[in-house]
Amino acid sequence: MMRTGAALRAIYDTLWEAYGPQGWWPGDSPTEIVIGAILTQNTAWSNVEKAIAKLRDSNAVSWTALRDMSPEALALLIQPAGTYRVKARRLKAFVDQLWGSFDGSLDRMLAGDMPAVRERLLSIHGIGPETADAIMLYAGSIPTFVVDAYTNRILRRHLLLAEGETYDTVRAMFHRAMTSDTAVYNEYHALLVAVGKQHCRTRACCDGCPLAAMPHNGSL
DNA sequence: TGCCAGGCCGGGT
DNA sequence: ACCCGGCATGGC
Repeated sequence: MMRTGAALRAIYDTLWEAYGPQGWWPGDSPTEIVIGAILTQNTAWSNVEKAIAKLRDSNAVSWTALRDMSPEALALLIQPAGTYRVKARRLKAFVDQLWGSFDGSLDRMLAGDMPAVRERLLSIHGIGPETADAIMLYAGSIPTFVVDAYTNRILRRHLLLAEGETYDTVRAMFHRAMTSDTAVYNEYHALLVAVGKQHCRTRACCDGCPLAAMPHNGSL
């Protein structure tokens, strides 16, 4: 019986062999990564791309531009991402905190001990555990594991997770299993999304799945 | 045609 | 402490 940590490391190795480096997060500046992290909440990435393109066209991918824009104007630009009024408020809440407490500097906001930075982000309205971890890892290169819907689905399917585990419990499993390494956490999350997108949406999810040879429950 | 996506919040038990 | 509805667009 393989221990959970060994199984998580085996999954990583298998996905790495199958897919190679993913080079996440898609987004070419920390600012854009933060924006994308909020816009992608419960939303297909293709829709987020459209919204970010509109922000780019309006020169709105900047902390000063976002600060100076009305929530209504911002909502209009990000409309393709869906739940746009909610997300406009959330982006505004982030920017308010950034300017109010950190002089508009993301580097300052993300400076300090990882748990302290995480609490800081979680205190912002609209930033939950996944968004906080994505911002820290992909915009701040802080080693924290990002758990998402695919992670839970895949781990449950491969019998490493019972139903109803909390976000922090799953995250802690990865922190125990893998050495604390930004590059590894980065790639692992991206690889889980890659395999999830390809194989967790159809009925015949085992067909060609790199993880098909590992212990799993086909009815999940 | 509906169902769902790289969540999170608020109100009700 | 859980459970559930709301948010909303574009793609299959």
